Amino acid sequence: MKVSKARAAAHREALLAAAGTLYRERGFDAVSIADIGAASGLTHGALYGHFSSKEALQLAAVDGLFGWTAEQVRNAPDIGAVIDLYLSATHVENPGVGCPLSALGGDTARQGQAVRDDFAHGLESLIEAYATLASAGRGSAPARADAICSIATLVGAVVLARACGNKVLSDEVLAAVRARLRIPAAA
Amino acid sequence: MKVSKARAAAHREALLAAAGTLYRERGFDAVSIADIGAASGLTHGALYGHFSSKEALQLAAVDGLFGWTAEQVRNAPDIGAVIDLYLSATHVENPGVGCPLSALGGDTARQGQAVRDDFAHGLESLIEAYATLASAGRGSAPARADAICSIATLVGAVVLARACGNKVLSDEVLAAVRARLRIPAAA
DNA sequence: TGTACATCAGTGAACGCGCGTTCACTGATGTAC
DNA sequence: TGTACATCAGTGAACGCGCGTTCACTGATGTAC
Repeated sequence: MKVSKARAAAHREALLAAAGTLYRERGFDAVSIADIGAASGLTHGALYGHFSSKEALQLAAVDGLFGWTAEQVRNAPDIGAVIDLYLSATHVENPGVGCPLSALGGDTARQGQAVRDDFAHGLESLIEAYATLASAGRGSAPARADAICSIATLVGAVVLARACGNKVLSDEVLAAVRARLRIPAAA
Repeated sequence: MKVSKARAAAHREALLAAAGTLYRERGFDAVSIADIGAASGLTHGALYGHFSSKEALQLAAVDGLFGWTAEQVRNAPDIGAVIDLYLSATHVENPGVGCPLSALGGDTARQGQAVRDDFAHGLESLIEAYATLASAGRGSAPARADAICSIATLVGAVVLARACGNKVLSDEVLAAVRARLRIPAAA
């Protein structure tokens, strides 16, 4: 049956949000049209009223997703808070609402150019936001290279910690990286 | 038709090798039984003579795969060679024959305990091999924590570089991490 | 060493299933009067 | 403001397809004599 325009618009947003969460939780390949519809309280058919195909929905869901992490960094009080949150158990255990770079980095390498372009734009924004926040306390020339290395370390640590079947080793990885990044100038 | 025992054993090894390469190239979900059979010069039915199910084949293919990178590190002349090879364009562009931690780290987080256990064992071996090689030149107490941070940075860098739709940014990430890791004591 | 035959690695058709997509239908919405 | 009806967001059955798995069959292998 027909629904109000406001409800229809809300359904569209719900589909995009559900897709973003399910992709981060399960990866791009393991999420079906029916899964996304069900998570939004709709049937699979409804989806084709909003998007022309599964690929179109994926592109729309991904658009901006990779830039979301940069926004979180821009709104953070200081770089230490970013590091602690990123390496927290909450983040490691809840990929669906966490950083899409670590949740979908591996999957994105196998996607088409449009998805990978969005990833690149998101990464660029994140580097800038991270460098700005990290050099807030002190003047720093190689802030960009520092930010890139720190982000690579954070993403790698979370990928390893999530993949690790051994909780002790997983926690050791997070702790070692946390100690390193919170004292950047230590020899 | 029946084939000799030697050929049958070679077929089994071919299936495992093809699975390992295809998984690293496409991820676990995007590889079918027929793909693995075809890559080994067999039909899909042949596979069930060697393995009881797709999952059994995957477990056998993964077994030891995550430990392979540690062997490569143990056989390397020095840690600089490891870093350069890991961050090379050849490695970034050929995940099928490269490090499974960066190629399958994201996918492994969504797998069962058996696959994640193998990942953890492989990571543990890699940390030990890396720490041993890295501290060869100089005596070093926090070698293990250093190794963990370096590995996380390497894995993160390759995941980001592969996902990145922008080659300039991708190369910048690799160069920044290379410069950092090759001068570990720089302030 | 040759021959006869049981073994079994591999083939390919067939199965049930879930996928992405289509479309006739439903009925609440929202507009024209 | 009330009523009549055209619109269209969402439903769910149906489709063709590729998946993992099974199994009757094939024919080279390798053993018993």
